[in-house]
Amino acid sequence: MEIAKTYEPQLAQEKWYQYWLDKGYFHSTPDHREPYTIVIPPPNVTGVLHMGHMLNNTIQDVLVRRARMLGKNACWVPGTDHASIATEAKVVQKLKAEGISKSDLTRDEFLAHAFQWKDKHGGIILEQLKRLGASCDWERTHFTMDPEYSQSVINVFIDLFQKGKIYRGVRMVNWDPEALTALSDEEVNYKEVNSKLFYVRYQVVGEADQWLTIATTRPETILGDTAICVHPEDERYQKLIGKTVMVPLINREIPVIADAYVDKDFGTGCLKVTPAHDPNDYELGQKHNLPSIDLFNDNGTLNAHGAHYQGKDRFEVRREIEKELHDKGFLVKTEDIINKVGFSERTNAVIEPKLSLQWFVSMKELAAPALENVMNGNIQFHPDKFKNTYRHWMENVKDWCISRQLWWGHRIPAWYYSDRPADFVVAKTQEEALVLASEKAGRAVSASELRQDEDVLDTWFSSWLWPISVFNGLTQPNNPEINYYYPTNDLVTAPEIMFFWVARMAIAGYEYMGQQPFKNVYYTGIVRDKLGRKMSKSLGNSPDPIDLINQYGADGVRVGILISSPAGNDLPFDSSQCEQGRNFTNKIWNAYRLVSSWEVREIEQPLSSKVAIEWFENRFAQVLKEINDNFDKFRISDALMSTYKLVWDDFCSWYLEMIKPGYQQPIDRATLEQTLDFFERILKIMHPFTPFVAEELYHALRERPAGDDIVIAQWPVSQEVATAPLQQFAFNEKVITQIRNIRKQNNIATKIKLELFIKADASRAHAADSILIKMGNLSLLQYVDEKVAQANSFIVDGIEFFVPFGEQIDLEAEKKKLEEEMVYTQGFLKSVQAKLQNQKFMAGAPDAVVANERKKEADALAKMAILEEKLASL
RNA sequence: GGGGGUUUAGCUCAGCUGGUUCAGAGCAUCUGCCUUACAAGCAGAGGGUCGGCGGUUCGAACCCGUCAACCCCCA
Repeated sequence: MEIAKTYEPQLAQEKWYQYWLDKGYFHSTPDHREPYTIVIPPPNVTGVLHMGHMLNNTIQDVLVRRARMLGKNACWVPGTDHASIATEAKVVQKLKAEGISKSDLTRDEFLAHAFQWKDKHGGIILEQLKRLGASCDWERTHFTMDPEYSQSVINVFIDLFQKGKIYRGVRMVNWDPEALTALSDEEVNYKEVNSKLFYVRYQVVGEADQWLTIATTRPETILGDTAICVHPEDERYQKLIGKTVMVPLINREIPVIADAYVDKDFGTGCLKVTPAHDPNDYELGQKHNLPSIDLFNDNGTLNAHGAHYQGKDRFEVRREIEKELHDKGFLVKTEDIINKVGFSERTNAVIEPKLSLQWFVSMKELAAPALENVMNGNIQFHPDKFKNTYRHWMENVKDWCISRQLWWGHRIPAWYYSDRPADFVVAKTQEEALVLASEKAGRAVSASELRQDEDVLDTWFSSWLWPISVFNGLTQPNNPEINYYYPTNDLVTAPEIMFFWVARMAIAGYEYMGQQPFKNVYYTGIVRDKLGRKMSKSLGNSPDPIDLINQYGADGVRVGILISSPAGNDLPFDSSQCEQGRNFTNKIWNAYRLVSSWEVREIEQPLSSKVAIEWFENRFAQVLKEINDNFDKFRISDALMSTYKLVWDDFCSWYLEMIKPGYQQPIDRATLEQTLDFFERILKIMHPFTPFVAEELYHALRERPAGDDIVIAQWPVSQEVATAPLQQFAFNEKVITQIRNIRKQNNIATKIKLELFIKADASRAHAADSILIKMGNLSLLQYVDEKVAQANSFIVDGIEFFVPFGEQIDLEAEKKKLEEEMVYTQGFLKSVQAKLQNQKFMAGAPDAVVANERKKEADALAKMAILEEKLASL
């Protein structure tokens, strides 16, 4: 049968993925084996696969597939996240395009649209993951708004509330005026922008023509000022402390206060205090008992406190108020300045610090075990440098604002029975709420009086339960699954969500399971383009992963993405890497073509094949150790590179060439069998990285009984490494390279046979010499006592080799080469002898080092003697 | 402003507790080959004052100090 010259991945991919699914190889149920669990970082339900997912999920799949082969009960739980803000924004947009405004809909109508959208677009990303080869247990697919999952979210809210860890309060929050919701601190991105610093003067009350000038980037908030603050030790303003000034334009009288918070050197050293619109000002306001005047409506326009600016947008007001301040003589000057402004991660709107009534989780105590167990190594970070960042955050953890003014999500189970903010109860159902409310109110509260909180919970308030709730560990505590699969083994995620997600899962894990949620956290880097820019939809610089798979094959893309992405390092991605990956799959494919073309005959095994087999057996054992070690240390890229070189260099370039019979010559049975066995082991090691081509060739190699599939095959067992064959081979490799070099320099074709003379005692003859004959394409290999005239020569490990090639030898070139080598060796000897003559070195260095130096000296002297002799003979 | 990190070949990175004249890999580059498994390939080669300066040491890419550049996180 004719076998295609290049590997065509698409057919194999479809065939084997479906086969694996049909056989249920990815499905896991608890049994006697050791579990190995990974929960996927759930992508947004309406998300589309991007390069970040590719990196993340390829790593997970590699880990899972290897664990499965190591005989563990591997379980990779997939699923999606409801992503409240992102999804709601998309649904709002889609409705808008259809001419429907969210405000025209009731909550239930809107949610119906949202679920429709979710059912239509949800899960696309999971289908895409299948193309990548992800070996998830699809029967366990979860969604963070599944009924049972939702139940656990609500239970946790109620539980934390009852423990006093959740409270409702007025706090300064990050307000997104576009999405009309509060955000957590982690959802705000600070960016540097070019702004203006406005110098505005306030008249001091009771003093004619006495002014005080402040500097601000936000003149529109002047209308909400309730004080001016100066540094208590600032001599310039000492006499003003305690006096009052007039707010420009609206002539409201406010006090001048003193606080060390003020930076004397920034602007004029006078700070206007607007407690309602700046977190620091808010703190100052609390400390000094200042009133706070909230100027803004929820959508960022000014309210009644904005006087004649009422109804206008904050940025419009900034422009207009600049003009008015200027016209009325309050604006002293403006300066250009670069400052940092917060933007909403979801809508990119400029965040407005805003006082509002929100729900919070009190974090300090909850965070303690999560911090401790990362620091003491119970939870390991890879790379562990991220521990520092984690510690810094956890030690300064702030309370977590968990309410969002959205509809898509888990609705807060709080029920109000009057207009007073304190008149509420927290309960699972309306019925329970009714009972509790009546109790709390001391009267019979009726159902019609009861009103559920309009807000939903922050998405992360559900994701933080992910490793527990995918096994229903909260709704059915101690069920066999949670007991078996929890704690999970490895979590693969991006460092960006260390606080959003990793830290909070750790917190929830200790709070609800009394145990860590995972043992290892592998942090991937950011996928960047060639120019170092982060890949993003808005830049349009991210290739479509499915296109890449179509072009290079899933295996090729997997290799391409892992080949240079050490943990925690950014991955500068270029599709040429996938090309390298594809070439790799093609390489092994062609190795198969070669091996499958051999005709086996009952003939004697060549000595060279025996030697080659002994070498490769040990080489394989050596590299396998290396690969296992790299995996154990989560050095995935290095594990891949070791695999790559084992396959390409050791197996294909050396081993197969060494045992390859001549053209149309048969092969002996022993060598073929051994080679098939090696091939099989090679495929197993490749399987986590390139599952499709590995399975394809595993079956092409041999007829196999049902159930003998590489996906569940046993990972090769580590064997003892004998060093002698490896050393012998390394020596031969050097000799062969030298012979090839001579061919190249003298333009001698590979097919022309050469003679090789070795100036050494014939007792040095070794079985491995057969390798030299085969790989060097020699007609003669002979040990001699005397040097050979009219020959190219070289030295390997102190032994002289001669390749006669009659008249074509270039005497001058040969002489020059020898002289250069001589100069180098002399320099080397000098440096070694300098060390040996240095008394301090002799006294201070350990014996082994000194002995090594002596050996180097002796070797150099011997080599020089040979060189001298050769030079003399020319 | 606070914290963390990085700086080694053109690119991406290794280099464990300091010890083969100042060092490795993959890719890229150059040269020669369509040698019947693979040109998506084979063979060979070139390329680095290990960010700068100073110190400790018999010996520093590795330890210490300092300067510089870049990156990330937090405020």
